[in-house]
Amino acid sequence: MARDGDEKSQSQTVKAQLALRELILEGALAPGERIAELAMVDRLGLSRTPLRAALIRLEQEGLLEEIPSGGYAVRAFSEADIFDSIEIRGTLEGLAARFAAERGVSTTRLAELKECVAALEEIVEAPQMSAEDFARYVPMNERFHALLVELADSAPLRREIERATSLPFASPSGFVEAQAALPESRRILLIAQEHHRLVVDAIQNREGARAEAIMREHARLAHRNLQLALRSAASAAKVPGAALIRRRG
Amino acid sequence: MARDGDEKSQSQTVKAQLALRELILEGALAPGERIAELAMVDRLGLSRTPLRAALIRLEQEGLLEEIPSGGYAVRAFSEADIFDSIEIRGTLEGLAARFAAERGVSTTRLAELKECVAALEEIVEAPQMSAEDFARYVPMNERFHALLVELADSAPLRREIERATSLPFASPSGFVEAQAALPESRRILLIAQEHHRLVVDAIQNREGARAEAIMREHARLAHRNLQLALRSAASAAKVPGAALIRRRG
DNA sequence: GTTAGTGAAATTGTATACAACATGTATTCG
DNA sequence: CGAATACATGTTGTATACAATTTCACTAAC
Repeated sequence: MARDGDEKSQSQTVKAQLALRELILEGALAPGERIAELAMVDRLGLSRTPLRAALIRLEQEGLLEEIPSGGYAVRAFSEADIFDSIEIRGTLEGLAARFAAERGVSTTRLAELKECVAALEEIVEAPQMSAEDFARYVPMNERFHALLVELADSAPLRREIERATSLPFASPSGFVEAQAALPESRRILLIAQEHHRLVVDAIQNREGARAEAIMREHARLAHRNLQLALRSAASAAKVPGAALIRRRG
Repeated sequence: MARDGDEKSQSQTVKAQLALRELILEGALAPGERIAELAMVDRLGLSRTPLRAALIRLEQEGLLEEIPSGGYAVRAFSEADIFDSIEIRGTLEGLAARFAAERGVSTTRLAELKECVAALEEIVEAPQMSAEDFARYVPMNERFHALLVELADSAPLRREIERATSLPFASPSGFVEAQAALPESRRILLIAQEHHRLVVDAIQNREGARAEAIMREHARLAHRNLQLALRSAASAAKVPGAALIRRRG
């Protein structure tokens, strides 16, 4: 997902991890079902050792669960799980915004964030957003969130947020794709952009509590998207990892 | 740490993980230095495969870092890292308390929590606390925090908090041992106990914001303990994982 | 004296063989 | 006909062998 670059010459373990994650998110593996190592080895064309390393990492990441009798299975997520994961992300991003505001940020890094907001503004202000506009929006939105985490200047917090956003539907852009299919999409994006602007303002003015509250509310837009997307089969299909969501859990 | 039980007949991987963690926390391995697998294999009496599985898990846990050229090294933590880790824990426990308050808890589970608070009260109200009192306090305090997380009734949040508290100095009882050596210890414990009582009250009255604020402030007691403990060599030695802390980072 | 280069040793990444365990099926006994 | 047991099969956990890479020391040249 958007993390390419070194396409070749990476270790077998990383290859296995990326390939497995993709298989899981696209729903090629049924939740709850054991992942047979030998079958997967044949499928991915590597040996058991790097595959097992990938399984361990994906379990820690939260995508897999250990089977008591041994081995791993794809984890299933209830709507409540996803709701809470979004709330956790918002809470941690709120903490990052508060840290940035309270501790102060250099003008150069704040300028970077402002540039990012300006770029988002330029995309969002179009009266009608095309599919390409959304394609430009997603990476820029991710950049905004990544910059915010950098501004907090906290290695432990960066780690936690990385982990919390590794679940695709908990990530800042998790529902943007699905959102594009919704009639409310434009309105939601405009509100999100307002949040982007306000949190920069709050950080600049060193208003920690305000910055925190804004980022929390910002994440809650994803709650709304979650509900809207899951109630329409067409947009639910566009949610990455939709196959892992079990209704009524 | 406090998680014994199946002493024998556990898998080699778990054995390796526990043994390695202990070695790291007691400072037997210098931070930044590569952990040679073959040497460790000899030391622990198992083969490389389960050892490597343990290394991967401990890296995900945050105790180790990957060396770019391969292998793992013990991670070093600055005082700022620990401060932030405590703040993260407080933020997540605050979220748990808010969830519990907002969503409501069954009277039986609330009663459990109240029992726990009563047991802590009984320990703390002694005019002079002995070493045995501290020994009774620590597990009961951990039980309080564990119950609180259960009351939130959120698997994702439980996972995040488990992870955030896996670093020993970020855990709720991380500094209690060191605290015992401090003259301020009793006063701090009384304040902590006030927090315990208040958060139960807030949860019972479904005051989410209040419950959250109290748990945040509760964790900040650890900030004070951190500063006090690190400034006195005697108590710093009692902080688990003290060897991983690098002054001036 | 310092630096670049070369070689050997050590170390990790990967593959595979083996053993222990779990699982599922077929058969036999009640 | 049903249930329990034994056996065969498949799967994971572990050990180890091998290959590729890194690291370190030693030497030589500037």
